[in-house]
Amino acid sequence: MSEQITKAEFEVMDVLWAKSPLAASEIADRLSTSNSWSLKTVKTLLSRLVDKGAADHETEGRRFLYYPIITRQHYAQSVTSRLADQLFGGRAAPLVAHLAEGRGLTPDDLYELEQLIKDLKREYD
Amino acid sequence: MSEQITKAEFEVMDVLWAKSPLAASEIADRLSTSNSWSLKTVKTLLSRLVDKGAADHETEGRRFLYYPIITRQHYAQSVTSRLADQLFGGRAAPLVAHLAEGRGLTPDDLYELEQLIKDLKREYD
DNA sequence: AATTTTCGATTACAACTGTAGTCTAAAGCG
DNA sequence: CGCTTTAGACTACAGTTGTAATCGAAAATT
Repeated sequence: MSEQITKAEFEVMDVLWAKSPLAASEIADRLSTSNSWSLKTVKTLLSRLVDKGAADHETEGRRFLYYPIITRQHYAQSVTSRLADQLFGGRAAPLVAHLAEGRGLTPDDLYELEQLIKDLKREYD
Repeated sequence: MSEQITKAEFEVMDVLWAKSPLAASEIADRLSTSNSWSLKTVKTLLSRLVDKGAADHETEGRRFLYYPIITRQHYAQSVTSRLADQLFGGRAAPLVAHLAEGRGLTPDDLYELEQLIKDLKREYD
C-alpha cells in the first residue's frame, strides 16, 4: 500500500500537493528554485511515483499532466505514526519533548498545542 | 555528521542502546526474536555502523564488543526535527494533530502532553 | 516537406541497502 | 600437533535511489 517514497520523490510530491495537475516541465520549473535537477531527472522521479501508485497522470495532447494519488495528509500521518512507533513506542509526548528540546518550541507553538489538546480532550466526553 | 542510519541498522542500534557493550553474536541473539538475520548479516550491519561513526568497538580477546557512539536521544531528536521541518514547516502542533488523527491519543497521552506544555510554558518567564 | 524540438519510454550506471558467502588466522578439541 | 570451530576481513550480488542519457515518434518551425 503506502509505498516507500524517497526523499527526492517527496520533493516532487510536494510540488504536486501544492498545485496539480501539472506537466513534467512545469514541475521541473517549480523545483528549480530548490534543486538543480535536469528535466530528465524529474521525469524519472515522476515515472517512479506513478509506478508506486503515489501519483498518476492524465493525457493532454501528447503530454502528461500529473496529479497526486496519495494525499499529503495521508502521507504525513503514516510517516509520523511510523516514527512515533519506532522511536517512542507510539507515545506522542516524548516526540513533542524531543522537538522542544531540539529546537525550542515558540510560544505560538505552545499555544497552538494547548488548544489542540483542549479540543482533543473534549472528544473524550 | 549524523549519517543516514537505515532501517536495518536502526534495529541493531536499538539493541546496543538497550545494552552495551555486546559481542556480535550476542547482538544477533537479541535480534533473533524480531528478525531472522544470519550472524553474517548482523556483522555486516555492525561494520557499516562503525564506518558511519554511529557505533564503535573495543577488543576483548579476539572478538569485538560493540557500543553505540550516537545516543538514542540524539538520533531521535535529529529524525524528529527533520520530519517536522519537512512535513509541517517545523511546527509541532500539526505533527501532534496528525498523530491524534491517525491513531488516537489516549487520555494518558493527553495528560502527559498537558504537563509537558505546562513545563515548557514556565520556561518562558 | 525537411529539420529541429519536445514528449514519453527505455536504458545506464554508480552508491547505498539488504542479505549473505568465502577467506584467513587464531583458538580450542581430541 | 592436526582438525574443527569461530572471529573478523573481504567479496558478492540483486534491488533501490539519485541522477541522468539515448531512442523513436510526434509536433512545431522554416
